[in-house]
Amino acid sequence: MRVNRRVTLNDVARECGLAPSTVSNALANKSIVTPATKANVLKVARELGYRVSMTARALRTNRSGTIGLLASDIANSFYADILKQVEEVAWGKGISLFLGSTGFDDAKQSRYITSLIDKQIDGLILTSHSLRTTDRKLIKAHNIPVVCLNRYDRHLNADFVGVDNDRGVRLALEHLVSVGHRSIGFVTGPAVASAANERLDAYHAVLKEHGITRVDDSLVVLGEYTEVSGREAAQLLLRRTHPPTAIYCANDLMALGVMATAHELGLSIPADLSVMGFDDIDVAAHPLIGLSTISAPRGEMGRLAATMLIERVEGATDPQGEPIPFRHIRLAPTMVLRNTVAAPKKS
Amino acid sequence: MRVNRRVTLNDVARECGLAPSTVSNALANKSIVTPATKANVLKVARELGYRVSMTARALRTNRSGTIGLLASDIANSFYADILKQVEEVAWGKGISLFLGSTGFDDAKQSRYITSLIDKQIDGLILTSHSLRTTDRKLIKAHNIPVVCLNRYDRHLNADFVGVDNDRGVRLALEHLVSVGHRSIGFVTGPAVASAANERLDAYHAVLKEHGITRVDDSLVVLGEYTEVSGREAAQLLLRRTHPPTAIYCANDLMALGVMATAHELGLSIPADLSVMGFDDIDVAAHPLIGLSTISAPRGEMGRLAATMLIERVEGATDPQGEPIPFRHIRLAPTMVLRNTVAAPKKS
DNA sequence: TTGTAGGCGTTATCAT
DNA sequence: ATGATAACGCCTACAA
Repeated sequence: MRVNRRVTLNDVARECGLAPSTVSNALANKSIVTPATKANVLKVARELGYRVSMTARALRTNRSGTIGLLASDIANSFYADILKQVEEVAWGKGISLFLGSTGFDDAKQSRYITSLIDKQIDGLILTSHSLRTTDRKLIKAHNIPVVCLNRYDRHLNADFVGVDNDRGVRLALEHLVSVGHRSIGFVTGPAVASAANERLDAYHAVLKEHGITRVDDSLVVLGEYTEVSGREAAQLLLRRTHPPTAIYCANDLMALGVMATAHELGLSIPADLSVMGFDDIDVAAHPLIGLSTISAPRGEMGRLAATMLIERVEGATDPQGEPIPFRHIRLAPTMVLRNTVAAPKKS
Repeated sequence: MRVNRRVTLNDVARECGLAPSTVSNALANKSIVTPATKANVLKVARELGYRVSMTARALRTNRSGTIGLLASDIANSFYADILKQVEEVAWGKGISLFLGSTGFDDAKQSRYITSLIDKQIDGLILTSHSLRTTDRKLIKAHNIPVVCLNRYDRHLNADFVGVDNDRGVRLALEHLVSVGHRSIGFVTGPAVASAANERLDAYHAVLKEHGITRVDDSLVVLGEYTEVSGREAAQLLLRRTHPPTAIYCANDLMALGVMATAHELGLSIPADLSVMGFDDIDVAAHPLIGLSTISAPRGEMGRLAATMLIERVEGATDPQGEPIPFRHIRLAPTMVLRNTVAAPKKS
C-alpha cells in the first residue's frame, strides 16, 4: 500500500496553475492578491486537504506557535488550575502548549528547558525552580521570553506574576494570633522557589512583631507541598510534649494532610487544633473540609502570565515603539474563613 | 545590539574543518565515523554551545519528537493523574508533550487535532470525545498513531486502554443492593465519551438483574463530571417526594458534590444517605471525606497509554516483523469501602 | 498582480 | 572515512 504523500503548498499551486508564492500570499490573506484568486486558492486548498506544515514555517520564520509551561507537580490542583487558564489563553491565540513536570528536580528542569528550546518554543512560563546560571545563559542566548509565575528570579530579565505571599501569610497568622494562639507551627515548602521562602520569612516576621520571639525552630517543619508531607509534618508537630495550638501550612494540600493526621490522632478541629492553609484549592471549600485559608487568585495569575508572555512573543511595544519594560505583578490574596480556626483551649 | 545568530551544524563543521554531513554523523554517533573525529566534534559542539534544531530535523526526518494529549478537563484530578504518568513516560523517551483541554466542546477537539497535526506530532492520546469522521480521516491521512484512553472508538484503528466500567459499576451497585438499597439514584456524565454510556448501561443492567425493574427514569440525572454538577444533581434527587436512599455517581468529583449538598440539607452520610463514586481520586481517601468508591488504576492507564503510543511511533513490530495488532486493554477496577455506605433506614 | 530564486538547519544519498 | 549535493515545505525579497 502506497503511503500517501503530504499535500504541500506546491501541490495547491500546481492545481491552481499559480506560483507557490502566490498561493502562500493568498493563504496568508495578503491584500496584494486578488480576491478572486484568493477564493480559488482557498477552495482548492480545502479540496486537496492542504494543511500548512508548521515545522517548515517555523524553520523559515523562526516562530513555532508554541510555548512551554514547566511546573513542579502537575497533579497538584494549584498548578492544574493555573495550567487550565494558560491553556485557554494560548488556545485563544492559536498557540500550542508544551507541558513539563519537573518534580523538585533541579536537573530535570534544566534538561526540560534545553529540550524545549531545541523544539523552538516561542516562550516559556516557569512556575517551579529557580534557574541555574546555565539555564539563564541558554534562555538569553536564544532570546526566549520568559514569565516567572509565583517564583521570582532576580537574575533573570523576565516578567513576573505572583501572589503577595507576605501579605497572605500575615493575614492568616495575624488572624490566628488575634484569636489567641501563641504557639503556632509552620509547615513550609521546599526552598527551590522564592514563594516558599517568602512565606517562611513572613511567618518569622509576624511572630516577632507580636512579641513571640521565643519561636522554637522545631515548630517549623519542611514539607513538599503534598498531602502526605502534611501528614508527616503533623506527626512531628503534634507528637511534641508541647504541641502547638495552631498549625499554619504553606499550601492547602499540606493543610489537608495536617487535618487528616489530627483526625486520626483523635484531635478535633478547630476545638483542639486550628489549621490554616494557602491557595484555596477547590476541596478546601467542601463543607466536610471547610478549611480556612488564604485565597490565591491562580486563575488570574495563569491568565496574566500567558497574556504577558504572548505579548512579548509578539514583540509588543509601548506607544513610543519602545519595548515594554519588565513587569512585576503581585496579586493580592484574600482570607477565607471557614471552620478550622478557633481560640486555643485554656490549659 | 546585534542579536546573536543561532549556532548551527555548519558552524561546528567549519570550526572542525569538516563537512556538515560528517558532523551530523558524528553527533548521531554513527559507527561510520572515526572515534577521534567524533570526540573532536563533540568537544567543539559543546564549546560553541551547539544545539540541534528539532524543527529542521523534523522537517527532514518527518519525526518531531512530540506527542499530544487531549483531555476534557485538565483541572479534574482524574486527568491530572493520568497526565502525570504520560508525561513521565514521554520524558523518559525524550519526547515532549503537547497538552490540550477540550472542555466538552466537540469542535474544539477537532480544531485541536488539526492544529497538533499541523505541528507534526508523532502520536496522539485521546481521552475526551469520540471523534468526528473528519478527524478520523485526517488522522488516517497523516498516519498518526492514536491511543484511546478510557473512551473507545470502534471506527478508529487505534490502541485502547481503559477501566472495565461495567465491572466497576457492578461492584458498587451490587454492594449497595446487598446492603439493602432498592432506590438508587445515578448521576451520569456527558455522553460524549463511551465510558459514560458504559457506566449508565451497567446501572440499568444491575438494577434489572436484581428485579428492580420499576426504575424511575428521573432517578438518573445528567452531570458534567464536576463537583458543582454533583451538587445540582443531588438537589434534584434529594428534593423528590421519595428521594433515593443511595446515590451512585459516575465519578468521584460528582460524589463529592452530592456529599456537599446532603451535608447542607442536614442529611448525614451514611445514616441518611449512602453515596459511592468512581475513580478513587486522592481526596476520596481523606478521613474527613472517606468516600467509598471504585478505584480506577489511572496511573497504570496513563503509563500504558504512553508506552503503547510510543511503541507505535517507533514502528515496533512483532518477532516476525509484522506490525503489532491493535490492542484493547481493560484494566480491572477494585472497590474501596470507606464510610459513605450503610443500610437504608427502615421507614 | 504574479513568478523566480534562495535559504531556514538538517539528514540521506551518492561519490570520492 | 569524509565530502558534495539535494531535498524536506515554507516564506520573502526581488524581478517581471
